[in-house]
Amino acid sequence: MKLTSHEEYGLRCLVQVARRGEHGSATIPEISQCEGISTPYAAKLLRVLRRGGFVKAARGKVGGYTLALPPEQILVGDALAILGGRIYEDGFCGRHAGKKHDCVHSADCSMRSLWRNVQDAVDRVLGSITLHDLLYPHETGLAEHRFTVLRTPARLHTNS
Amino acid sequence: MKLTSHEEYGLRCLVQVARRGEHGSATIPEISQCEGISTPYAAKLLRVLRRGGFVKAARGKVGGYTLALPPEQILVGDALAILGGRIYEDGFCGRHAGKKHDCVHSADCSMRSLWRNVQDAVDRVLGSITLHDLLYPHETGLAEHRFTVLRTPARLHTNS
DNA sequence: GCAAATCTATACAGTTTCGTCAAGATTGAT
DNA sequence: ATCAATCTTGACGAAACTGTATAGATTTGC
Repeated sequence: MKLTSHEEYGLRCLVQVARRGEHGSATIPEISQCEGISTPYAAKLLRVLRRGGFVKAARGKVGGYTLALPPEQILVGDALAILGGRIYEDGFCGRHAGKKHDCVHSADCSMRSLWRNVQDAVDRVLGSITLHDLLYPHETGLAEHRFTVLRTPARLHTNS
Repeated sequence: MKLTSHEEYGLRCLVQVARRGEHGSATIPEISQCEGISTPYAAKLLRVLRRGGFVKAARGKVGGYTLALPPEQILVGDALAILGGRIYEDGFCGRHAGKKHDCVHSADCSMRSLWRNVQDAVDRVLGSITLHDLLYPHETGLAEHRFTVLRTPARLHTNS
């Protein structure tokens, strides 16, 4: 279970837009230079973020990218889902049935429960962190010990 | 953030060894047929599990695979780490520095805190589930709502 | 209108992962 | 000894992912 490059660098590009675009807009050359990646690569990642509704683009001589929402309203988990997908999502079982038509464990699948619980744990973390938290980790406590106490979710996935 | 095929099918093979090898040993043809994957693929995954110390192999006419430990002593998280790596591990920052020699965020990196917190959340789930839990989900509560209450960890990673 | 700066889009090669193949090594039964 | 069943290993092609290249479209300012 590793992070994809899209997730890591895509999120970094989003942070750069938030930082550098606070009073204006951030351009692809600026962002790519700040993160040490090529301009076409930054452009590709920003396109994904734009189509996901996280940034807005302006063309032309004074163009660039700005956030589509205030950083407090952008959940890191939402951006990551666009950039790299989710661990457990609809159709999961159909993609792991081997060569058989139906998943071998379909009737009573402990795997499914496992992955859903993992996904829930990740969601509890990533669903509580906003882009603002990444920008100002010391104010929000991200750098210290934010997740020592997790709220009890209303309902956890079961096997049904 | 998706599961790799090694993680999904590798863990399934481990479950098959536990199930079918309870009173004897499980062979590659048996395992591959049960999971609907090819025998060479099952063999490759079982090799990874063997080198990770989770199963033992016996050659010869009555050979096959058995668990190297009782299922209660095999943590699902340990097997998955061998099969597919971890989200956050040593050297993480060096692999995401773009073209620059040092990571741009090295001094005070909110990304690092983020990924470590995600990894911790996953570890709390996967570090509390054993192979026995996957085999008997109803006895152990995996199928219902095992993770509604998470213990508070002794210490969470900080940025230092 | 024109040029410069910007974003947009598709196509391309390099690398990694996925899954298979084929040949070899070991063991037990006859 | 021989055979059959088993695991072991390295190599291989196909698919997906990474990152780049190239050409095009849009806007601003002169």
